[in-house]
Amino acid sequence: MIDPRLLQELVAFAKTGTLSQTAEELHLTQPTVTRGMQKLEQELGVALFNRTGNNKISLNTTGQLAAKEASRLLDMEDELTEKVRNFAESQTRFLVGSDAPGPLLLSERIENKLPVKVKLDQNLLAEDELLPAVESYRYQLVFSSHEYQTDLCESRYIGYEQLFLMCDKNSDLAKKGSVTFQELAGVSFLVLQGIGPWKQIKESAIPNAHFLYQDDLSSLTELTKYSQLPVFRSNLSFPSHPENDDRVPVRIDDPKNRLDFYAIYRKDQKKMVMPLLELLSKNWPEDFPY
Amino acid sequence: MIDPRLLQELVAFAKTGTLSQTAEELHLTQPTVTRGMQKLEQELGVALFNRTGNNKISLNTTGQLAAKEASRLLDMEDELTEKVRNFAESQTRFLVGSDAPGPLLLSERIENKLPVKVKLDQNLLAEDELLPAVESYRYQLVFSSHEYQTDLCESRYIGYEQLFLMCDKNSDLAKKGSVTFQELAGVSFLVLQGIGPWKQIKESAIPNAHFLYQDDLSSLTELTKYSQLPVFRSNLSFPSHPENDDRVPVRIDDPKNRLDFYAIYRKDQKKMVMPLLELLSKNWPEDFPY
DNA sequence: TCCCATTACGGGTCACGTAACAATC
DNA sequence: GATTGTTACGTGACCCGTAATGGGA
Repeated sequence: MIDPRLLQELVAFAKTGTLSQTAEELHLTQPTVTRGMQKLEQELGVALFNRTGNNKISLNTTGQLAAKEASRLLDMEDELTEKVRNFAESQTRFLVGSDAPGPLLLSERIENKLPVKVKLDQNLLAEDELLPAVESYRYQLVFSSHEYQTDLCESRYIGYEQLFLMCDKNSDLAKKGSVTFQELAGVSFLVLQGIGPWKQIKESAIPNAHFLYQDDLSSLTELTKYSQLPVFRSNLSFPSHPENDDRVPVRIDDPKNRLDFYAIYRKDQKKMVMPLLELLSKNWPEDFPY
Repeated sequence: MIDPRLLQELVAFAKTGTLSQTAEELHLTQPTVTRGMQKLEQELGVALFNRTGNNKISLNTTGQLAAKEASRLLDMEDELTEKVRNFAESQTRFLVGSDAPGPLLLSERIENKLPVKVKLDQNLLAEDELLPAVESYRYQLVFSSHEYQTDLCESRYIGYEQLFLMCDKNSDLAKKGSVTFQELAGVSFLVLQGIGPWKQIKESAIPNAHFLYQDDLSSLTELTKYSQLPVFRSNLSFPSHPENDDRVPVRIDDPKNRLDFYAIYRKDQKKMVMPLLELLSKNWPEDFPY
């Protein structure tokens, strides 16, 4: 039963290198830290410091190990409190995240059919945030373009997204009816920011393309009206009321034009998320909605 | 920064189910536990208990999660202290374990060639104790008949052990010069206890055999003198001074007659163990020392 | 002279145990 | 009446900060 404050002091010392700076960082006085480290050594029954000379101390190898382990333990403790708090909250809310906007758009459209209120976090999650976000109960569910299987979490395939283009009806593209990414080489597009993995796919698959990124949907739709540049849509992202502009949909037939999505959730929250997943599967739009 | 005592109380409550039993288990008074759990709830900002009625409380789902996580955290803390203590000790001693006696016997024979003093633990370790024993710095090195690769530890192949038999020179076995396990069906043997994986190998490979297990080496050698029963030896286990009895070695030619050994050690203690490993490799006896 | 680590000392906090209370079986 | 959980109250331990000491650059 070690007082975690002592461990904090140790970790801070490992970072700063002197007791006084440690004290300052933790808003304590030097004597407190001195006593703290003495007590820690006493409780562990082990020397952690080289007390060379008379007013200089440093960690010995045992101390370095202890500091590293202490740091891990403190992290674990933070995780514990966060987990518990998130779990308690999860009794009343249902937070959904994603690494791409598509699945969120579909969820938005069907959430009113669910008995529980879900909250969709429109801020996309990065690849490496997905698992921690779910494991810590911060999110009850995240959508990902990758599959994960861990002790705590499982993935379930929910469907795929495919792009198509909305092009001016008089453009060359419109007349083709269907294109590959290669055939789009050099073209300029209007594109939304925050499209997750699609950004990388478009940029690498279409040679020499120019992407005019727009921050929000409203400025994109605005620009769409007054420009002839083609704009991307997908089976998950098309206006519910058809736009009355002079544009026609053009298929993109390309093996790279596909993102498979998985729902990731904690196994112990499976019951909570299944209704939403089934609703998603049931309402998943087909490739090309026109 | 949660007081670990509160976590202990929570864990104990999860086990006992009542606050009073919790208090008893931890040698505290009930009011202390009551206040402790109230404080824990307050610090986490979360309800952990169903305070139904008036004198009965139980964990709610959040509390159950918290208790589980707290238990894990406390285990981690125990591990930390043990690791640090073991590590500190490992500065002065070099403890070696094994899941089979063979490598220990060889180590015994060569340990005087090492500059450092090694301590060989003759109590064999079970399969599932090996990794924890090394990861916690309790042992600096263990020998295992299985390979392991983890974040912290690595395995290094050091050699193999092979059995042969010492048989009465007038016996049928002695005349054959070489046998398979199958051919030993129904035979009775004198066998030492504490031979690790070999026990399982012998018992499953030799049909209808009878094994007369002896606890210690002295009673085995004693019995060996006065009986004609065959006894097992190996390239790692044969007397340094030849026994002057009426026995001759008999090979066992059988694919199952082989145990590969690996040395397992923490990567951060590699420097410490390498001299011993190299010495072992250099002095590893060949299959059949006669 | 400044910085660092350690020891001495006094005070305030806080967590504990005892005691008392309420409720349920 | 026995057991269980909670509240009230006083005390003592302990930990902190201030102050003082000693050794180095």
